[in-house]
Amino acid sequence: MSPRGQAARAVSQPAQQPVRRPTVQDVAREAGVSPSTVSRALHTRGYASPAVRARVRAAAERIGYVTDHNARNLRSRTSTSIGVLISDLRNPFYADLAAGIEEELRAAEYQMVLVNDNGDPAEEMQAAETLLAMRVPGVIVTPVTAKCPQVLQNNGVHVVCADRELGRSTSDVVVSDNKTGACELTEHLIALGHTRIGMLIDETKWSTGAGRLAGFRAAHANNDLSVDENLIAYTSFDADAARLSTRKLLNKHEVTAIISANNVLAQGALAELKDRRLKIPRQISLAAYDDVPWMSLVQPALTTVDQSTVEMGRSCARLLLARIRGELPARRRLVKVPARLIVRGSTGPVPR
Amino acid sequence: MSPRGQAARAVSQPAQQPVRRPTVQDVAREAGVSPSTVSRALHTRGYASPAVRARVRAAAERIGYVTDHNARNLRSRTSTSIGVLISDLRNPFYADLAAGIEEELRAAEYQMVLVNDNGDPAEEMQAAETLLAMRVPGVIVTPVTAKCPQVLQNNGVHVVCADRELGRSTSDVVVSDNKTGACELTEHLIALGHTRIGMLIDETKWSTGAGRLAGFRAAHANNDLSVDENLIAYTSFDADAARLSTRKLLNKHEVTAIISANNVLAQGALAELKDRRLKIPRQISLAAYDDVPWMSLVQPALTTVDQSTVEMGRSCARLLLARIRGELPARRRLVKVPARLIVRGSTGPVPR
DNA sequence: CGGAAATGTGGCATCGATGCCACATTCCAC
DNA sequence: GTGGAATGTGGCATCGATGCCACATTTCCG
Repeated sequence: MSPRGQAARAVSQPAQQPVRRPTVQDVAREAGVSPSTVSRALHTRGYASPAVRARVRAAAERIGYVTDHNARNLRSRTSTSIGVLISDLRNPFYADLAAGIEEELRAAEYQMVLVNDNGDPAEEMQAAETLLAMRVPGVIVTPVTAKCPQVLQNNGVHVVCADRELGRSTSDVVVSDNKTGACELTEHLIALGHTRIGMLIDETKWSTGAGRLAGFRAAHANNDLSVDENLIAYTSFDADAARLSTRKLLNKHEVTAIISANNVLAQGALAELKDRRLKIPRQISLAAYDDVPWMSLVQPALTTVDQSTVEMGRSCARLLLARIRGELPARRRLVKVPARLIVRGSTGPVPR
Repeated sequence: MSPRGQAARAVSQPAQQPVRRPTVQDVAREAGVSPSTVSRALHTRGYASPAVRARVRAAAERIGYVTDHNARNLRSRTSTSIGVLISDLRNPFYADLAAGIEEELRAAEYQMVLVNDNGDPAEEMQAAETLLAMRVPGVIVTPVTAKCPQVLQNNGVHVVCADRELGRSTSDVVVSDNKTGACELTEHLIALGHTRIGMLIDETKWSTGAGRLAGFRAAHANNDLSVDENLIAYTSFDADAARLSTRKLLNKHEVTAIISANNVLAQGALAELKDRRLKIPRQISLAAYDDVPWMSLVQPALTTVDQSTVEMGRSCARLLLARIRGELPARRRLVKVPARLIVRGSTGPVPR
């Protein structure tokens, strides 16, 4: 980029001072060709001799030309902005997801428009409308309601759902292999002799929670154990609620191990265990689905399932871009990102 | 938003199937007025009778009209997309910053285009160029080099620097009150009797590190202590490096307390202390600037300075929007976000 | 060496919304 | 009842890049 307007201007140009930027016209004049040729030489593929191309490039560089995406998008009915609609950037899960998406988009010269919907259906729909207005060719969303992906698709926007599926969706989706991951995690505990394992889970309507719960059950089945339904604690997506649920599991149900279905619930569970000064893992084992950094910093470090969140984000972006480029067959694609069990110090043999 | 095209379409419309969206023309026809009137009725303020306005609104709603931002931006030479340029979304500091920014922007009906530059000058410049191409009216950046804000400003884009200042910048800036915060933190340790306090710091060229170091020195001066320069460990922005620096401080310099200048360095320091099985705070105290969630989950919880990162983000956004709206006087504004000392269990009296 | 095919470039209309101005009404005061 | 100000609406050009087609030039082959 060549610096235009050498002298640094005042902080605030008097409101909307022009700062006229060069256009293709200017470049054309500078290079002695027509605007059409400039356009082709700089962007569109083909149709320009190397000599002209070089000359145009040089001219553009010289006068500091930068393409106007608005004009380009309007005329060519395309855009390189991708909408990313997530619940909460402050949760490391979503942050990692967004980071992976952004990385991949940037590499492909796309931009990420990030919107937090705070898990609220109304805000989600509002965001969808904004993205529609921006004419983005695609959106990656961790959906709150099925309506959002639906509306986007009905308006010709490609959609990839991340982390979860809602009902009978027709969009592509990238999820963690929840069932397998949760099953491995549960079997790890069973192998240590645990038979009374509490499961903290916040929702089971979304595929995410349902998958993890299914894995929990499958592990029991695989080992000829029946699941005591009382040990499945349905709680809300909130550390404090998880703490209360943990308390109940400990008081009433004599669990020897606890699994939390995500990183937020794990905080609550851990807080309760620490509060009671229970020795982990000597007196009780704790494990979590969704490895986030703090889990390896606490003492003992938590046994977790790493769902490769960043890779999941990359995967969403790759899938969406392929869809936009029309490289994919029509039928919807479901990508399962493998989950990996990481055994750390928080799980141990069942106390006798 | 009224759902257009009721039936769910196939996942992938055959490449670029039209999906023609209604335009002002369509709304105009539907409402029996002219396109100009539609435009005024829906967006521009003034000049439309309540009756017409209502009629147009209804018509737009009925046919599912959504303004095309590209066309609007092109014509009116404005945009509601704001560029946000940060180093690393996976670091909770930046994630919180971005969350605060997004929240405030969304409330003002602006969108956030988020780009990670990985702390790399080249990527930062590339991102700046992209944002220029998008014709964003403003950018919030945690700058890597001074060139980036400079180039943006020269092209008429308003800039707010977040978290740090580089050299003689002419842009608005929002920073933590580093000096005061670090001073309070240091004085807290001094009050506990510590005189050999190690300071882990990764850079001092940016205002951030310089401010924190200044606070560290000020605290000593306020208490008539001289600073042993050997206790200032200049390390790189990396947990492992911080760990090595911590090791050196412990081996060679008999520190009784360690302050780390940010959340990343704190991880390294903590790892080293745990590895040596040092009792915190009985044998050594540890404290950090920049409170992030894991710091209250570890045992003992870390004494920190909370720099209100989310609020810092909000503040950046508010400042930028005010600038864009021309509500601010010309001279550059510097906002210092107060820092708050949070005493937890990791700091205690100096061992005798 | 002529004509067809290939290649490269320019002209012009266009994407969709809006700024600006002109003009048709309505309203009021004298 | 008439002039002139308000008020509300429509017409038209325009933002900047690009798609498409026409045409000029070169290349190639029989």
